[in-house]
Amino acid sequence: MTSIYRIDDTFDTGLVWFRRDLRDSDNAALFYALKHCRRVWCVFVFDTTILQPLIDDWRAMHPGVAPQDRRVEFILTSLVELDASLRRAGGGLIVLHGDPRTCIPELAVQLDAQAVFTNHDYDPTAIGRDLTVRERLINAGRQLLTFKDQVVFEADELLTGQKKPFTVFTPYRNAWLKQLTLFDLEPYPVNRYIKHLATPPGKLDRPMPSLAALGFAQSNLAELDLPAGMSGAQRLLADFETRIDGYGERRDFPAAKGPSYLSVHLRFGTVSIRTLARMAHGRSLQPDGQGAATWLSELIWRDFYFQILYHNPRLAEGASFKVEYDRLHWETGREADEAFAAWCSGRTGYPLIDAAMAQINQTGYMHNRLRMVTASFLVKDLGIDWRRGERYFARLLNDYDFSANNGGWQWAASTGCDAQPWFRIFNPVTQSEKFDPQGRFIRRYLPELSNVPTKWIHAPWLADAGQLKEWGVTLGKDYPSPLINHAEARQRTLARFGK
DNA sequence: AGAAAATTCTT
DNA sequence: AGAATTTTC
Repeated sequence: MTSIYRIDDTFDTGLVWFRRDLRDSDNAALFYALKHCRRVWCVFVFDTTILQPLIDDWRAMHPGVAPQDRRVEFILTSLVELDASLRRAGGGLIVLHGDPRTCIPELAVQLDAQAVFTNHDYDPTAIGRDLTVRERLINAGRQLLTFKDQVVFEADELLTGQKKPFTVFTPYRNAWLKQLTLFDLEPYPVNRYIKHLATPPGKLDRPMPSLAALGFAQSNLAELDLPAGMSGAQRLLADFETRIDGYGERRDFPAAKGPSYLSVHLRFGTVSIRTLARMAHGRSLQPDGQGAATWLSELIWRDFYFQILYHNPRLAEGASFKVEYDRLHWETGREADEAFAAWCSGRTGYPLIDAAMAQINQTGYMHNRLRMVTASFLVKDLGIDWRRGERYFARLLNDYDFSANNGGWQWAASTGCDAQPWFRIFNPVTQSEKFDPQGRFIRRYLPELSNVPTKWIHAPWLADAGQLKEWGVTLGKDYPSPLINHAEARQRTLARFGK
């Protein structure tokens, strides 16, 4: 992943290709393009090779319903704002719909751009795509210049004393903090050369494609109070800054407003990692900086999983980090398929699990504590291959990123680096009592249980059936009976892993 | 004149 | 932080 830190050439015309960096401030590729080119154009491509599988997947699961994807809408809304902002600065965004492997080289030729500037994308399929684009640009006598932008430290920038990649988080975090300087978090001063922006030439200056033109119908994103774009990120950031001191105490309770809710913005680059890490690092050094330090650690986890994937590309092929666990026998067959379907749709009979699945299904977001609890339940209570859960989350999470999602699932499944040991199995009832003690989160997503007293809400099957009826619940009718017995499931898992 | 220290620059 | 440049003695 060679970054071009020093560009000797200057170019007449450059093209900035936006992907997961949908902002015009503190953007490495945009900065370097403006600095080294007399004239700079900007482009975003709605990638049909990404969108079509989303559409096909949706159709397979929801026959007869027009495809929806909150992320496509989030991107579209963010692009409208990016385009407007670029226009105010004398530029604008060319938006294409096609396969970037062909679109980008063609556009570079059409505009006679000598160089295309873009930021590194570490996603396994993106790496292949970028190789192809690079090759085709070179064949057309042009260059692809790529930069570090999404992370603070790239995979080859932080190694152990033995020059090996880190596989354990804590030493990685220590090395990360030791290596960090304020300069690493300085924003790229895009405005310094902003005059080099050029308005898209007439025939390319077309209106933004509609959601329908991309093949999608409106989702419920607009109802979700999830502001998109750079302004949305700033709004969430400003709000989180008032709460960050309490992050350490509040972050594990899904009913509380503890998290930043910025993950989706970090995913699409509507705010830079430097802005967030600079704030967190600065605050972590102040009195009461514990919350900020804890949140900074979460940002470091993100760098950590990016470098794990980079050094272990077989993860992209579905391999377990620890190869010995690829010999595990997961539950398969009709019963397992039904259990998986119950997990997906939140019908396991374990209220915290079902509320968490309702949250992801309804909003595309799931609280991080619950990502661990639901993953553990799928793998260690239902005995189902973690890859099925990984794929389900990939379809739904607004902030979906391969490396973090894979890292999280393998952590929960005990197959990953620095993972939960296999014999540690979350008890879904204990987790519920611990992290949703009042049952507030459960009641928010499972209104059918709203009248069940707190004492019974974590495990309603333990309550007397007559009493349950008074609270409006008949198990198996208003709310499912538990899909499995946790104690028995636990024994099966110990046997599965212990072999 | 020349080494060391201080300052600037990187984005 | 580390490199490059300027200032100091």
